[in-house]
Amino acid sequence: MTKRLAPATPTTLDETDRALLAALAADARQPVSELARRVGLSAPSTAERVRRLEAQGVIERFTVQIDPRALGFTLQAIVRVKPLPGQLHLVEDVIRRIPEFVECDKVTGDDCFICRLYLHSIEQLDEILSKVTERAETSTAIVKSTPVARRLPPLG
Amino acid sequence: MTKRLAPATPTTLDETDRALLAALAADARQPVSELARRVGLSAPSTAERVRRLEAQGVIERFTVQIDPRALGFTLQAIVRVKPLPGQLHLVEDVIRRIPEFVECDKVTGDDCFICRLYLHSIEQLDEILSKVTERAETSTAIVKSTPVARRLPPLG
DNA sequence: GGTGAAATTATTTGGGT
DNA sequence: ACCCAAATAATTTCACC
Repeated sequence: MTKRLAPATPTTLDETDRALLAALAADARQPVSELARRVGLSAPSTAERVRRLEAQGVIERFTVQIDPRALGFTLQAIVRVKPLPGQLHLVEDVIRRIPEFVECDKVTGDDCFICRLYLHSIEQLDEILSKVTERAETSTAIVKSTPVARRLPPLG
Repeated sequence: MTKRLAPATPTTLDETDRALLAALAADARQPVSELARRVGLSAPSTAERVRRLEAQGVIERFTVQIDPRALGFTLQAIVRVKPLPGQLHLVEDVIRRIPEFVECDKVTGDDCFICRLYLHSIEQLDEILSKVTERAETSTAIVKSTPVARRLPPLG
């Protein structure tokens, strides 16, 4: 069941919208009154902007960022996956079904998929990859640090 | 006023906490009363749990997920970066300073960094990478689709 | 887009299981 | 640790300008 229903409307965002998005990205729970103060509008106008951004699909959802370590995931790996001939769709399905793959992109080039894997321990790596290696060649890199954690792109 | 001081306390999360996190990840704006109903607790207890999860650093922050296409980023690339001898720290700084790099991990193996790049157009690729290629070899893959968009790992 | 009152919602408190 | 219920306080929503 894939979501992504809003077709990413080609919208024109003004400076106020961008300021709103930046403020919400930093703290999505701040009161509308404070958001309003930050962007220099009244609270109702601000609330309506936020609703519009949601309806347009600019804001995909309100969510929480969770520390994976708190869930016991002490390791992360980036895995490049190159399916064997004829195994492309199957490999994609396998990856989708393994919840420890928290992210996967299909890309151009020799490696078909680039995925992010959360692990409780290094032993789990083989355990999980074994479900993939029957159908693909993999190349794994262990994350040592994260110089840039998921951040907003420039809004300007 | 920055927050994010909690060092990812090694905490024990019970089933209720996990259910809360899942519900909040899906919709961080639902009223405490509804959260409470979902996890089978009273509203005050639920509110306190959420506060505790925040204080512990399990919840890093409340945020919004923004559709990059709405910001005009119609293209994504995964870039592997292998700094030239002696350029490692400088390359890391350069990447950090280019806001279109929305994510970057330092990993084991031949390629030192694996990064995600948001682009307005394919022309922007060279424009941005030129700031890196003076100091590193790069290998770029364009994202064609995203079989798994950022999701929660298993909470069990 | 602004204003101000009504309706929801969250928070706090006290007492109890 | 949690529940309940009530009081307080805050926020969002809904008229209308």
